[in-house]
Amino acid sequence: METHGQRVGGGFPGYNGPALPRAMRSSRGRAESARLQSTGGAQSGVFELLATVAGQFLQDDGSKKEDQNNEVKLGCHKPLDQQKLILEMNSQVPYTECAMNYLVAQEQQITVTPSIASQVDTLKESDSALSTAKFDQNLGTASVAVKERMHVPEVQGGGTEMEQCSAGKLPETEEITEGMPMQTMETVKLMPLMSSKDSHSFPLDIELLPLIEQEEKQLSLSTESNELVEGLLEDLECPKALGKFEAGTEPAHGGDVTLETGLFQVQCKASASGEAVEPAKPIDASIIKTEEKITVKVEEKNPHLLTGVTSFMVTTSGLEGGHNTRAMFKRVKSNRDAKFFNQETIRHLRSSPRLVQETMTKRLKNSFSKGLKSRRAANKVLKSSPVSGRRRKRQHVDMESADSGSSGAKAASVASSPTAKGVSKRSSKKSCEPHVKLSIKSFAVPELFVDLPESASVANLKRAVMDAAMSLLGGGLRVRVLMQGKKVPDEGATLLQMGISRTARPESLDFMLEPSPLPSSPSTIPEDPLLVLSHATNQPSLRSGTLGHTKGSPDEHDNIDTKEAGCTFSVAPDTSLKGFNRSKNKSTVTERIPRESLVAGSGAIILHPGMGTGDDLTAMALVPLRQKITQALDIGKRRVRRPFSVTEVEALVHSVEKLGTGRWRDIKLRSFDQAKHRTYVDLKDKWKTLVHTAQIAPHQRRGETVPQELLERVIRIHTYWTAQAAKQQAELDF
DNA sequence: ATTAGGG
DNA sequence: CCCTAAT
Repeated sequence: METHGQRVGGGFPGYNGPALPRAMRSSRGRAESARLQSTGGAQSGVFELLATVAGQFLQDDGSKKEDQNNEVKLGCHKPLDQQKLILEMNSQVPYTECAMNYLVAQEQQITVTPSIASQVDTLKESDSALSTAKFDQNLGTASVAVKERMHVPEVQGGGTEMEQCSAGKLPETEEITEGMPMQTMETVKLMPLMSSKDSHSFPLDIELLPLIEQEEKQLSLSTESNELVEGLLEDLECPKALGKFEAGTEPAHGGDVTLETGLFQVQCKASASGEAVEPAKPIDASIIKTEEKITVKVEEKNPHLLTGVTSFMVTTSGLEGGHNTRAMFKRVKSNRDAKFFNQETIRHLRSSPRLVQETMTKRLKNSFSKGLKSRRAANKVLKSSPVSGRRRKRQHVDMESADSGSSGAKAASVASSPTAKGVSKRSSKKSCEPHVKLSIKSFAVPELFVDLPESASVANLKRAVMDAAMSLLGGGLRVRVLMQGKKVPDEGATLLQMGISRTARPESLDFMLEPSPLPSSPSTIPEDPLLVLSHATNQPSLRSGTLGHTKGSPDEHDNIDTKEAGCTFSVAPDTSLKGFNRSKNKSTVTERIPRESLVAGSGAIILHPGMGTGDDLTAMALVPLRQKITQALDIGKRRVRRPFSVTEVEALVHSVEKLGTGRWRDIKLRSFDQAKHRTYVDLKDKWKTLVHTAQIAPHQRRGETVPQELLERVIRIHTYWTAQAAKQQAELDF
């Protein structure tokens, strides 16, 4: 392994051999790092800048590059109309990242006009290609589309420019990059770029639905009450379907509701005109006319796919002497058989319609004040119906019911943290201490702003919301606990003291996700009681959530302090928890997950999918995480797939050509230093697949087709370095 | 933290 | 892409 520096010329056409000797493991990072350093540390950011520049070239009317302090604008031009959108991003997520999604999806020309635009006009046209390349580097898959539309000459020299740039050889850009505040903002906002007089903003109901595996899930709803269905549909935001029911004078009978799931499926309805802007999906809900009993039956067409979807809002009008009550029902967990909202629940609701209504109203109002609401945010906890034995792992117990007797019995912790197993044993034996069990089906989404011209399509809107949401998530979140809609005064109070265990009604308790404060102010924020629950614990688990009921006599409620109280949060489990149980080695996961976005400091907690005892246990436990939220979010979750763009492949090929295989880390630094989502392992893997791709028949290739020319190059390079490695091996053997 | 491979 | 073993 100490063999290096051999000349590798003539390996392939036009290649003169690597300029750098194979770095020894010991010297890793020196040579290149040094070079990078020499550029004055401004290196990081070059890409961003270039992205910017690239944008300049794209701009139709490069006339508008007014500075907007700390504001990054992304303009999106569509051939036909003036579909311009400005994406103001203030998040820790590199704006390019955010922009990427948007752009990629839009598949259209992009324009990036950063605040420092005025400083960027130094690049000349000749740099356009380079810029493009850079841009691509940052935007990943967006590149292709961009490039194509731009008609920009291909990057020549196989990415040499990129390397140079990476090495900090673009003086013009260095200074500019400095101090660019692009990686630390907080809000996402979409607003019309062009002064659109006509683009009035109107309230929109936007709902973010947690999606499962990109697949399309379906829910079949049936109810005995037309009103219920009506409400359901309404809440499911299926305008068309709703209208359908409204129109009918006589009891409607049947209809379909298709819920799309995926990462986030945004469904919306313009409330201004009351007209649906998005065609409703076909509905497959049938209204079963029975008695006046309000029973909602929820069946799943694809049980195994729908484990996660769980709550609906049901409007029950006409009940209780004219009361128009709105209540939320939580779907009983099992997904096998048809679910019924037990009569008990219904009765309960009926008995306290006012309460429900009140709560709902408050929530809605609150949401509206923020400009956008997430209906699913508000949730109710229902008493778990006597579900048949087995998998009641995740039963949700109504808090009220808790004090009405059967507390101890059901006390069986629902914990699900990695170590829950061991602990559960302990707890099961003794602790009879009343536990507070909550079911958080969803969190209220922090404020998001989405403004766009009327000309924008619904797809655009969805995209925008998506971006806003993602950006927000990337910026880090923290949990806020609200009681009666108000922030809990003393976060150190115990659940008992707060009355969360008995007195409080489920609906009086709210959880909300809010943007994380600046990473710099860790201790500034008082910790939420819940956060405290599992603080000072980096050790995976043992303390988080439900565990830790070490002691405890039924009446020893005093012990329910922030430290010991076992609190389980059953978060709507994602159907596909495929990856969840994998991360046994958290450190590994951590290591491998590049900090695409740093997150706020202490206090930040996240919901962590716990590992159950192997059953359908999918509850999540609160776990402290003072590092990266993304990391947290990623735990156990597979990273989003991000296909390599041709440009990226080019860059990779070029680097491998020069450095050979086996030096992925250097390759990463060389050509993907700014692509935070590409780890050296990714590059290595990509090369592997590239080689494979190049060896199979063209018709067997999938995805974005890599130019044959490139693939041939891959083969040559691969062959070359393989031989080279063999030689070395031979030398050693000798 | 990296590298190399299998899955 | 993920997961691991071995460096």
